Amino acid sequence: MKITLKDGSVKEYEQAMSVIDIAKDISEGLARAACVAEINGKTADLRTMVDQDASLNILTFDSEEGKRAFRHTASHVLAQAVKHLYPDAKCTIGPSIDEGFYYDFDMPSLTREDLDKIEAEMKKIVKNGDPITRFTLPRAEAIKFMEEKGEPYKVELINDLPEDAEISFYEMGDFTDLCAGPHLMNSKYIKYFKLTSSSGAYWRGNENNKMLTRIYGTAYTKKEDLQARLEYLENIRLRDHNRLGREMELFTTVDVIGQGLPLFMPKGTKIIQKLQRWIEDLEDYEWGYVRTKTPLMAKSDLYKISDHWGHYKEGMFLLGEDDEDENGVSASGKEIMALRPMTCPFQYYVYKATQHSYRDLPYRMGETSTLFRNEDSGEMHGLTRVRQFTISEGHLICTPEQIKDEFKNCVALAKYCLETLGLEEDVTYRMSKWDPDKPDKYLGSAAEWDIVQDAMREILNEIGIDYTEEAGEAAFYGPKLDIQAKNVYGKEDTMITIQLDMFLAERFDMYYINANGEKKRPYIIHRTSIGCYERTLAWMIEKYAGAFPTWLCPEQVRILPISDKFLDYAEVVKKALRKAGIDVTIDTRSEKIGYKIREARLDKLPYMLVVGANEEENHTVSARKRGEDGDMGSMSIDAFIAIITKDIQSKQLRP
RNA sequence: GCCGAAAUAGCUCAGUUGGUAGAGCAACGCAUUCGUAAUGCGUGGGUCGAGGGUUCGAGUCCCUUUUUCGGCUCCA
Repeated sequence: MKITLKDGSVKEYEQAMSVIDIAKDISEGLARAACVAEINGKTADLRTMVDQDASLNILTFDSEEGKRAFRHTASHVLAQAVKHLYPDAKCTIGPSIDEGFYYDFDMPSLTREDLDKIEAEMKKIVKNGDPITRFTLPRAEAIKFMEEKGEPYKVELINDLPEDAEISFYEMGDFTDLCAGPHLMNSKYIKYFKLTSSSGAYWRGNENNKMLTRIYGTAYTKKEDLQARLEYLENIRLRDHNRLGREMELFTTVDVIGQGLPLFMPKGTKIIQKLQRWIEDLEDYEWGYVRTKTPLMAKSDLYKISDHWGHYKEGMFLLGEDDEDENGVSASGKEIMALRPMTCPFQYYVYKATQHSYRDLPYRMGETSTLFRNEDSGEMHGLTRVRQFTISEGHLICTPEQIKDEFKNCVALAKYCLETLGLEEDVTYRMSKWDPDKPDKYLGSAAEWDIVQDAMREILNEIGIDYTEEAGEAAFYGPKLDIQAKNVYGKEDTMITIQLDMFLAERFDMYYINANGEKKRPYIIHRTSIGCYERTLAWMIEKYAGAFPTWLCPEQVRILPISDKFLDYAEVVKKALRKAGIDVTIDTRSEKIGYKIREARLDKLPYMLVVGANEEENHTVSARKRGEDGDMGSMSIDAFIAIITKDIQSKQLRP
């Protein structure tokens, strides 16, 4: 039998030799090979293979399958160690994840010291190096087997498997776990690992179930890889917007103001102001939007029409008593108000306030809109999950014929915004569909959802973007195109959303007059161009580690006088720059020039201007820009203004 | 909301078995007036997140609460 290895080399074995022995031979030879193989293009565990004529590709740990098997085995070692130290702990599930693994146990919560002890026990197990073997049992016997072992969660898992299924188990030393595999052939390869944290997690991800104890770990085949990972985790802390944004004095939070209510400090406010001015002008002058400004709150009646009252009441901040009767009147007689969680119905009434002919459509409304959402207390995070935020919100009222082009334009505008900020390379596109198993969470019928989802799919395919489809992520009134980004820790957030809505026009009785003079229902697109400013700022901080493109910097230039003697000339330079609309400051401290430059660089300023005797005499500045080799030499004030103005106007990403 | 961790000077952090609260940076003052990544000396600054309890005595132990962080769930 010939076996082709992944590196292309061919090994020959006697026909009688067992697959396990062959695999052992190969994996020992490769030293780091996982016991996962690809047979005729299909991934399989070596121990399950009987086809002696096939050509095998042994996957090394460099492959995704190999990594998964490796980390999955690490999670079994973790479970084995936990059972050694805490015999009463009940095992549940323990998959591999990106860069690591976790295992959920029904056991009391753990401290860092406990994790260290478990880690030590895992090291012992690895050193012992037990071989891992696989066996299967018929379902009924498998259940009995796990009952005898006192693992109720495993029994529950087996019960959910088909009745005729052969249930596979993996045994290593004194530990046997229900598992589909695949695994390594021996635990001895799990040399470099670290338990990173523990936390709570609901059994089967359902908040009504018991809270289990989850242990997270990371594992690598090479010591350098583990070290690199741990260093990486330490380094991204420095990019984390929640840390860097506070350090750079962009925003802060205050206990007595409350959770999810960040305060923007002057520098953060300046950045948001620049973003906002850009977006408003872009939408109005280049993309045909009209601007609205609508109330931040409304009577509950409004939300009853949109049915936010039915679908989203938990997420709203209510003003007044909330012991209202069926008329929305509280016991104290006060009318119930709510802070708005979205702008939709407000802009609909702007549309409805005048009559619209088909000639007026599409009617594109934009608003820089502050919204309030009562997120659960454990959800808040920095600037990415807050209770009050401001979004470049907008609604496009169109005829059915216009919907396709308008939707495409919305995507084009969003892409243009991302591109300008240098963020386009980091996003993924997700088509968010309804959940057909939970129709009561949504307006409309399955047939209607099929129509509108098909329409969106067609548009997306015509645009030609790569996207995934995900059920259960839609808005209650329609499907969404969500543009997703990951933060430095790999956690995903929606940055931009563009939604098709075929229900709310009906509920709000919106219409336009067609060419025959008849009233017709419009379609509505809900959309944002740059998303909410808080999240965008957070994303920019992490993307650029605080070194923003010049046009967004709250301080674009700092003038550094060589000594106090040149403060007057520094003022002259400053005035000239301010006249050109540039955000400029002077470092007036009587410090040495080296010190001032050091500080300006640490502050990640795009430009510095050193001024001393030479500059004052010749009416010049000695310019320096951010980055390696930043010395731009001496030039006239006007020459510098020309350079920075071009930088700002073209919105270039680096000075 | 749930599980866990944390909160000490403006910032980053130290503070032993409970016994008078510390460092670096920053700020301020004085001297220095300097040419491209840290000039020197000095001074001020903390109800140890808040409230309650145990104790002769609490930053330290216990309870409650607020906020922050890591997860879970949620995310129109």
